[in-house]
Amino acid sequence: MTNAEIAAALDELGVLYELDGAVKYRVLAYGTAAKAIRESPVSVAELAAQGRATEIPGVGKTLAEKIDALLATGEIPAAVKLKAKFPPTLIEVTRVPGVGAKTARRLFEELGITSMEELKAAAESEQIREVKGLGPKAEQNVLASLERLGEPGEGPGRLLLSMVRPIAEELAAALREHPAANRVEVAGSARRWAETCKDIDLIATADEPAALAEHLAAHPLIAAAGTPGANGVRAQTHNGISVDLRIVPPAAFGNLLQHFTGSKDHNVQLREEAVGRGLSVSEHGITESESGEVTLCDSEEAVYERLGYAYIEPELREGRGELKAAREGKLPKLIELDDIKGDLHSHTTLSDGRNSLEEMAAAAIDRGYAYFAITDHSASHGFGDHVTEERLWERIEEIKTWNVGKKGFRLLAGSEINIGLDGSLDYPDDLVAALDWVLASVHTSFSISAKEMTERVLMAIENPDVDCIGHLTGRLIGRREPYGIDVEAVAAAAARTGTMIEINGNPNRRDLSDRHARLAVDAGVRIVLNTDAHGVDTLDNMAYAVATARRAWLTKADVANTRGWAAFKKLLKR
DNA sequence: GCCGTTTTCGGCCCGACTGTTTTCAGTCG
Repeated sequence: MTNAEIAAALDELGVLYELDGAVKYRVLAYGTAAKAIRESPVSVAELAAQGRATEIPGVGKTLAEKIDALLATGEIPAAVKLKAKFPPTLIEVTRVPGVGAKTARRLFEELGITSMEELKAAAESEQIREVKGLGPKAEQNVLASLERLGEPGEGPGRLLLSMVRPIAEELAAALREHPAANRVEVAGSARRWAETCKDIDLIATADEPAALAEHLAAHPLIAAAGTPGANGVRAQTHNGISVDLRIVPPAAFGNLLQHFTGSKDHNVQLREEAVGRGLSVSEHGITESESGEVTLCDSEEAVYERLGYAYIEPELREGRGELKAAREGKLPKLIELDDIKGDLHSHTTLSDGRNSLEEMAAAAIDRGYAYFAITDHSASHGFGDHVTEERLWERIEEIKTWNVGKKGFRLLAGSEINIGLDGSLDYPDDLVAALDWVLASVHTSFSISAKEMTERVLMAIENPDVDCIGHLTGRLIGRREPYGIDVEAVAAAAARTGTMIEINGNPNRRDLSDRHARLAVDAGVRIVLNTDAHGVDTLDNMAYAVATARRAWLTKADVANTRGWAAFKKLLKR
């Protein structure tokens, strides 16, 4: 059973308890535990089998027992009991925006509504207004919500960061240029370099706030906007991204930026700890509970300092232990884009890339890299763009020739070699050994069992000529789930053999994920940050690899390709 | 139902908005 399935079962049980009128903190406990399980980098089913489920934050004795029952029988007794009391279709009614569990229960008890269809019928026939506390407006809202849920596509879905960030940056730049603007920052998940974003949050101070809000509403990227005012404006881009501009007095800029950068988990933990020290934190300032004295902060640094923390980089603000580390002065010095000395995963027109070897090498030199690996796909890649043995031998010679007379930059002859179903590589050993850099990746047969996939990759890791494993879990964010693989076992073997694992910077992949990367480094694995560029235009994806590494708490030392060529070469296992 | 630099019991973030209310509950971010 996957983490997602376990999490869904606990989420469902939480809703059932809420329908049943449980105290809200109990309901909350199910939600937080489900979130932690969904985001766990290791298999919770395996953890539970070892009796270690309570190691997950938010899972105590009771929830561990329920997870055990779920894994053993496929269901949780408490959920079975409650489903006899409330029809299962009532659960989706609670997910209609604006409805919630309290309202759903009253609609069920007083009108007998058990499903979305019955909810719609009741709203249309003006029955909902008969329930005390609900009125005509509630009926309109229900119908509007149902209509929006029915629309395919866009909806409230989350968008890939690479779709959102450029738009956020362009809008922020346009606002900064306006004469009324004082300070403008992108906040929210885009600022934290999260994998996906729900919307764009912009924070500003301005001499004439209303004029700045109007400027955003009139921007060519904006399709529709609410009424611009002194507090800002809500708008939508042509491709359906919500944009929220908030304008505040300069004295509270730090409080607001901190608040709207989030994450929610980070802020909840921050405020809980503050309460313990007699302080109340909100976007409007920090209030001392006793005296009522309010501190406004014009910078985020001041917010964290007032609360007793070292400054926390946005990428770390996910509620994963950063507050404790900041209080104890144990935050890592995060890796930066400028630390990167080379890129070790790229494609050319020899396989499925868009630019030639010469063009890719020139672009790498432009970036100030000291080395750059060409790693076209291997012999069994298929799609008509595979590289035969003969062609790769020629490529090795081409690169040798290219390197003659070059100072301070080295082009590496590499390959992204397919890992076969049995863990073997699809080139003969002498050819693999002749390469400067061997990246091994899985590109076929994703649906084998986790055990088989793990053994397959472990076999490649044990190969003395494999330097690095590419995009370990094969995920495509929002499109393809990672395939089942025991990342802990892979990391242990990689650490033991000196095999590196990449963080692939393609914004669709970001694989290793931040959580897996942190797990791998804790296990002693050396990480490589790569772009997997298929053209000179995607060499910029190194920013996403670096961002993922930062979200994994990685330092310059944790990443192999922050070293110059001589030092990097010493880290190779061959 | 979870959890511990005030706690193994008694707490558990903060504020805005909405719609329905005569002071607030529910929902959301």
